[in-house]
Amino acid sequence: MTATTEPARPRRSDATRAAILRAARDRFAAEGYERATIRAIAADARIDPSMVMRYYGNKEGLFAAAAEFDLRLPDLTAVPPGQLGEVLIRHFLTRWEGDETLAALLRTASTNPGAAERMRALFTDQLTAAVAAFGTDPATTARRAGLVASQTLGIAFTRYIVKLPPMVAMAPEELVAWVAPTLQHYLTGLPEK
Amino acid sequence: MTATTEPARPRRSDATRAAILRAARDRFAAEGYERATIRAIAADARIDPSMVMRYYGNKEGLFAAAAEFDLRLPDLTAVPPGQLGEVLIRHFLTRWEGDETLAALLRTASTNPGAAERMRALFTDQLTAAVAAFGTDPATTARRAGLVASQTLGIAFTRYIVKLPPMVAMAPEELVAWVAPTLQHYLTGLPEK
DNA sequence: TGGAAATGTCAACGGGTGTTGGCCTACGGT
DNA sequence: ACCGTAGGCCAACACCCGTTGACATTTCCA
Repeated sequence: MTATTEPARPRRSDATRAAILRAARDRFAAEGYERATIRAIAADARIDPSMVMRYYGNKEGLFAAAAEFDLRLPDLTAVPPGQLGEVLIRHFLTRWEGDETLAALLRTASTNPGAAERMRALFTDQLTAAVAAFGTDPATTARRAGLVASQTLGIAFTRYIVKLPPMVAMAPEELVAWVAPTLQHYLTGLPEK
Repeated sequence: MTATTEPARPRRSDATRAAILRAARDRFAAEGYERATIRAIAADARIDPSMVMRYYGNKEGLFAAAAEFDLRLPDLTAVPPGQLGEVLIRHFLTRWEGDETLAALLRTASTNPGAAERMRALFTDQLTAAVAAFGTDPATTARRAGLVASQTLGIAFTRYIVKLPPMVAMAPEELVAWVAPTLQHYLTGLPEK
């Protein structure tokens, strides 16, 4: 036993672990939880399926490791209040363009209860915390965070999963221009009527 | 042969067909395409799995029949231009509260290419047509329709699939009050900058 | 009333899945 | 130089799936 928190002495199998994880993310993102088979993932990683079990226990464990995701929200208190929407949508777009983990999570959350729970936690905890940080009425923060989630996840769903042609075609900056006012409204506005 | 377009002389098996379809919609909506097994659907409908094959060919055929869905968009030209957003979001909410077909389609579109294609057609054709009907600049209609789809599908996804607590908790009218301006902006507004 | 067509049941098939345990190999500390 | 052990492969098990074809039953027209 080295220390209570291991200083990550590199194991010889770390390369294999990483290969498995990369292949798993690819497959989960492209095909969803049920269609992505352990056998296919193992083949992509050029190892035996039993290795996956050894290192990640079972398929759920593998997914849990592969779908680790952090929104990495910036500190919103440092942003001019009038630019919150723009900063947020731009952050989201750059955050998950080129990282397919979100796609994997999204695809799987549709059918897998565990992934849905994780998705809920992601947005409930991280987003709500970020929204609460710049002090609107605490009674409305949860709802504001939910609305922001609905618009951003809707964009992710239509752009990366369903691939609605106009949503795929739009340049990130155009998307920002359209969506920023929406998020701004959800964050700092009041409902109509 | 009766006529080229059959006047729907009721067959004795129509009850069975309907039972299968109802069970299929329930299962597809609750579990998605891959987890919903023909065996389980047949058990729900209290018939033999082979009946499903006889009446719908195969699993894809069954899904195609069960996921028949129409947005039933109202004629937007008859709506005061300032209330377009409100009318639209209210229509969507009432349209699919209590009809789980959309949930089935949504869950399945995440993993099944055919369902994704159907989803694309649904919003590309029907929504775009409705948006085009009241004549904004034709060059932007597709994008406007896409943005409306992103917000409405985002609401459906967070409220009915992932079940984000704040999105589930909100009353329909509160949702309308928040989202109507967003859709209004996408339909008749201009992008910032 | 006869018999063809429609409706339904039963048992099985071929294939793919997650998962397991045994065995071989090659590294690395002593 | 040795040998424990971590890393890796192979074959198999048990299960569940979609799908099929043969057979029983009911319906209904001529």
